[in-house]
Amino acid sequence: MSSERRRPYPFDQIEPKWQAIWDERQLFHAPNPGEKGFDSQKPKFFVLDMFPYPSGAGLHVGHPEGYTATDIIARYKRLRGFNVLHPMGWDAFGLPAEQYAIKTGQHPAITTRENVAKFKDQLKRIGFSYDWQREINTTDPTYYKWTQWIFLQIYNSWFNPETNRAEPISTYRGPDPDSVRLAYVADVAVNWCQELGTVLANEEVVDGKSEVGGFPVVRRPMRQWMLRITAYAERLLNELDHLDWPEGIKLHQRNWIGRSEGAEIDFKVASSRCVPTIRVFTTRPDTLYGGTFLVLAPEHSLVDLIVTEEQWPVVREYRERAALKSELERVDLSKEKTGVFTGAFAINPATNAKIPIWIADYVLLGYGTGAIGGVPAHDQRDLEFAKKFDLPIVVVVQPIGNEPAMGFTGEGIAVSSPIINGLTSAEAKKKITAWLEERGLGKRAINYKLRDWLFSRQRYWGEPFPIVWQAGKHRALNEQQLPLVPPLLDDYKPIGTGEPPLARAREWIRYSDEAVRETNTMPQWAGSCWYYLRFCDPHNDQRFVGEEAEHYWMGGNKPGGVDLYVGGTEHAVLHLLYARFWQKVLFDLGYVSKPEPFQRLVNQGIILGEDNQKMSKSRGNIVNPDDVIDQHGADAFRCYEMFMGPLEQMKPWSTRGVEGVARFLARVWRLLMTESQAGEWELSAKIKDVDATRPQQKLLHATIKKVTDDIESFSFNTAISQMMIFVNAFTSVEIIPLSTIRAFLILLNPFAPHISSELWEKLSRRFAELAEDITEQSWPAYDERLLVEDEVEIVVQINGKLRDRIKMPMAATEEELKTAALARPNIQERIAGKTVRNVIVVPKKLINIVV
RNA sequence: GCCGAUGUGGCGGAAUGGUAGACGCAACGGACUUAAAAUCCGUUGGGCCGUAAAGGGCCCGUGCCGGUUCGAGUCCGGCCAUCGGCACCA
Repeated sequence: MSSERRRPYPFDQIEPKWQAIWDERQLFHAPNPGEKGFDSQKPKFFVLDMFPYPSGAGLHVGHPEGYTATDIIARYKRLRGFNVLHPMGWDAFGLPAEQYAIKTGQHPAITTRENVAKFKDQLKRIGFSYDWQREINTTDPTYYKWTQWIFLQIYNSWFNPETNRAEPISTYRGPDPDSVRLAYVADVAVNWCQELGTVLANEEVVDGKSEVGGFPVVRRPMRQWMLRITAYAERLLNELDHLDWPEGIKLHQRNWIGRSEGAEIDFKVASSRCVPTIRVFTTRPDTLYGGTFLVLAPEHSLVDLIVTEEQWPVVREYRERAALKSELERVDLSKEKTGVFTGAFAINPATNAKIPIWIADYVLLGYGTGAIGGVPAHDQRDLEFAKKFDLPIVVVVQPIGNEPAMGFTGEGIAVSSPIINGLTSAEAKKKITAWLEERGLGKRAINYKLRDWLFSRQRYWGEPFPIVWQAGKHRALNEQQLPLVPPLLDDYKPIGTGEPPLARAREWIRYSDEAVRETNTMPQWAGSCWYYLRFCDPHNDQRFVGEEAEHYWMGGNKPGGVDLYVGGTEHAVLHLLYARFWQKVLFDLGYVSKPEPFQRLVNQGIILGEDNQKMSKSRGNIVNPDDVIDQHGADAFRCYEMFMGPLEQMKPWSTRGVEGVARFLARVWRLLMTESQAGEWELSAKIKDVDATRPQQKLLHATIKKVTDDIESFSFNTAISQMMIFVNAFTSVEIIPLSTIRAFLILLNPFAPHISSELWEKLSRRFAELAEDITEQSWPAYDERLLVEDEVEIVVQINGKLRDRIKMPMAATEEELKTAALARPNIQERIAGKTVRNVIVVPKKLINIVV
């Protein structure tokens, strides 16, 4: 038996052939303005994939789903006469390469290089039309030089609340510029993971365990670099409105930013001279009369000053316990509320009542003012707390329905609140806030859930900070000292004390006799925050992106520069929020022309295994693209990925499904090719340079319309269906008109570029006037007039139920349709003896007789 | 708990408020073949009726219950289920 399985068409030969041709001719290279071959007459289209982390495992079938969609768009837009920027690169800093280095001592750069080569190879096999001249790698010093440079711009600026934008730090007039920089150092309670020897961002902690490895994570105060993303909260929120993103993702970002409007209210501390007031934030100032206690976060700085002598021991003990708790334990909802009394009292500014001040860990230091006014009657948490510790509960909001007022958290009517009695919650909020403002007791305030971005990592394989320390103060390197390259190490392990691995490089650290280098590195997000900009001008060594290139590729009249960005929902908040933040800083400082990076965002759904389960090694249901391509070819792989269903939807892989799509491509092949006695494929004699028949024209134009519309709306599955219908119809035809099949091949090209290129070439050998490559053609147009039918089938319904069909001329009037329908014997019979009450006529569609 | 998405044949999925199930898979039947594979042609939501045979006819059907409408998979209200995300944010 031959080990060579007979192939339905020779994809194994034509696919490598065309990939080599594309490479050689650099067909998909997009020249920049000013470069040779640049055509300024064409509009631009920037279509971007979320670039991958090149892991050792190689590509899985999920990656190429989005990549195929963007490749179809890219090829389609080129055929429609756009200058298309369609690049690919590597987000190559990251933990796996570093952990491999720790295990084997092999430098992560080597691992990275190998993995990148493997990924690139796999991508090339699928036939993507990337402009490989623009390939970038975040771990390349010529790339991260500019990541470090952007960090310096952030470090050297501050957010001016008056202008509502970032400005150079030199415009800051205050005493301590370090306190307002967009990049700053703070002692913060961080998520420390002993096992990984590093701190983690909140987003990297899942259920109190590290996202990578699942190791325990505890809170611990450490000196860290932070980026002041909170300064941009309002703009990050508002400027979402004009982006063409899925509503779900926008909502996700809005929730993450978490704007809430309310008031800050100052409570006088009774009998304390050193602490005049405690400020709390509330979204419900209208419930102030119901405030029967205050709660501070255990770490709140005023706690030390207000605790009474006799309460000190319990307070100290409670705080110690709270500090030891992991985030998981602290946030565990099922547990009961805890807290201790400080011994101190405050005065409720509305009631003038003396109310006790407690500390409890359900109040978070990082949100609002780290202190709350307890209104147990109208807040679930406060109610639990009050019940547990027997604190008074006062109802001050009356629900409008007949719900119980106790524990009612909705909006109602204010009661037992002299100043605002009888007002709705909304009115009451306004009035009480104004009342507080008049007396200097509080003011309107807005709070965000969004926290500043913890930007340092105790790792080796990341961008080193271009910062040195001298006499306890940090300062920036100057631009000429970039890139700052990390030193070679013998041992990549974290030191375990929280000191990063770079601390092992004694020589490297020593910057001068007095100054030492920062040893933290940047998180993996850093490189992906601006890579889309670098793609515009990847080889520029004077600037992170050339002005002209940035203006051209990021241009257009929308706020976002990238015309289409495709990737998974896992980046709904983090990457997409961070990139927007950097873009805005660069925009404010005048380095880029757009306030937003990505105008249109599309999320591809995940591909499940054949068993309808998430693909994973342990389930053994992973599908490797290489195997699929070996068996059925890259074109079949691409088309199947798109044929499975709507792009955004989650859907399971099916081996049978791939076979079906492969059969379709084989039918396309045999439509044009016949196999000779000798087993050679040659162009079919059925193809003739003749005019298409009327029905053939109709089908072709219907197909052009459907495929065009479906590509525009990302409905690739139905575009393929239509092409199948076309091919099915033409398989039984004796003579295939040349012009018809040419147009079809162009439609197919974005989906199945190899087979369509090959067949196009075969046609051009026979018919000399088709000398050019298929990629140089233009997208076919359709003629609406050809789609119009002369006769249509009209559905006849009685009371909305299908009862008959009649053929009628297109031009039939409503009257004619009505008469024809009522004349049908079938219909006559059914309406006999009944009164026709109404006849609804939808021209060209149906007639509904109501009896 | 809150937020979001999704529920259509044996399966993946199609359907501007107007013929539910396009296209593909699977299954079945046929052609070709010594045979198989491949290929080509046909049938295929469920139930029932009818006829010598064929064409045919009727009822039900898009998670469930209501509503709007001449007409609802599609719009509205209320449930249920599955999958994601967030989770003491005052």
